[in-house]
Amino acid sequence: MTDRVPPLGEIQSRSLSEQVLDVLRDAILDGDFRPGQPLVETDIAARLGVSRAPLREAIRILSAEGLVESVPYHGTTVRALTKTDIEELYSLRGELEAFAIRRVIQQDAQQAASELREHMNAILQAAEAGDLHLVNEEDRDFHRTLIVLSDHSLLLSLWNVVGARVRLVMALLNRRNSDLKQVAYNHVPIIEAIEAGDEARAVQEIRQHIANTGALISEFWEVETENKNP
Amino acid sequence: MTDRVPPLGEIQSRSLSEQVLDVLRDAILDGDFRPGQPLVETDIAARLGVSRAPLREAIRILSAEGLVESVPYHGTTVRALTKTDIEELYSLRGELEAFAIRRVIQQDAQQAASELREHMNAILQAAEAGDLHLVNEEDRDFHRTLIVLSDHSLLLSLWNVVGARVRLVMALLNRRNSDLKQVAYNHVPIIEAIEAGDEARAVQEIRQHIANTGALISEFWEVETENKNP
DNA sequence: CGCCTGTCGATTGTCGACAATCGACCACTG
DNA sequence: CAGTGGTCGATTGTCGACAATCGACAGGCG
Repeated sequence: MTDRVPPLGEIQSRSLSEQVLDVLRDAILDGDFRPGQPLVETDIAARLGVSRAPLREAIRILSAEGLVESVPYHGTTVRALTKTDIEELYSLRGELEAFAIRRVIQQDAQQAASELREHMNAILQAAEAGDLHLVNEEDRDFHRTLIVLSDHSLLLSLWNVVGARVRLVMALLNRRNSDLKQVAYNHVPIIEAIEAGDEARAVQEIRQHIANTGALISEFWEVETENKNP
Repeated sequence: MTDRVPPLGEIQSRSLSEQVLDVLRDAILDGDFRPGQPLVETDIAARLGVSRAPLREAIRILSAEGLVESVPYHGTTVRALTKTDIEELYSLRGELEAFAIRRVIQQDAQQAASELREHMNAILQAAEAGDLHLVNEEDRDFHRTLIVLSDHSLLLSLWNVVGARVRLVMALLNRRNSDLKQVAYNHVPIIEAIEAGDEARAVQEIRQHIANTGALISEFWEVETENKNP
């Protein structure tokens, strides 16, 4: 979005650790590892064709992000989310996004609204194509954009943790039976409130939106986890 | 506080990485490393008497916590906080604590109030002894207790990041010229609002409290950093 | 038969050595 | 003298091997 100086294709000077980190995180967030499943270092390192050193560093970061849990000398497992975790996740998410939306309105509400509207259209487009995976991705983009627009780097870094966990939830739970287009339309009141510069209403709308989503997921969570953890 | 089963002195079964992590974090948070100062792995590993492997893992975690910044092949430095960082830190902190206080009131306001009052007395006691360092520590304890009482594990884990950064600020800035006892008394309205079960007032008080602290620190920040980064 | 104890295999934790990368410095060239 | 190219030292990144620790299982003792 902002103009950057070097238009040259960036070369990958990233360390192996970082590449491993991204691969591992995506694997977890795409559900390639089931919750509770142990991550055996030797095994994964061999499969990735790297040594255990960069792998371990990646695991430490994932642990700090809360995606996996490590017990000394006992191993690392993918974090299994309980219903309480879901409730905590969405309650806190509501607070963070409400905070973000207040800042957004106090700064440049009009431009933010138009940018968010673009993202909403992207969700709608994905919904019309019936692409559930893409809908989820664009949905994440919408909310992440809201955070970015709030221009608060610390908030953004916390969001990276919260957002990753949201994505983990989504990976484990396909909202198969919901009307995809409705997912897109649900964002409209939020955008309108921002456009109107109505802080109170925007906060209320986003809180409502997050609470609804959380309640919906929380409802399905038990039956889902029951089926998978017998 | 809660009764634990094994009264036997716990043996340190913690891995070297974790010990190194704690030592390093304390060193940074106590100001033993100045902001911007490079952390040379070979040097620190030698000084701690450990290999670079556990040290690097510790550094990765500190990096994820935002206390240090790592650039591939170029090194790790202690994060230097700008005035913007301070403002972001305290604005977000206000949100998190406001969220916590609402939950606390909705749960067991009376017990929370009494527990917080104990912490306030601890601050007061430290203030009367003129122990600035202890005042800071007890102050941290007060706010951390508020978070813990909110019974929200995700919030607590985010707080560990935010709280660490607050501590980092405190380490770099001695509030020498402030009335220590006043620091303690500033917490009284918060406790009273909790005791009264008045959610709105409690939220307002905590927001005020954090905003005041943030403004005070933000004010001093420029002159402090000017003196130290010529 | 029940419980304690010692051993075993698997996995993680740690180490020292080697390779890759970067910035600084300096000689060289036009 | 400005700019370029190469070399060097320092630091980080990665690797393979070894040590420490844990849970499970089997054997002995009451």
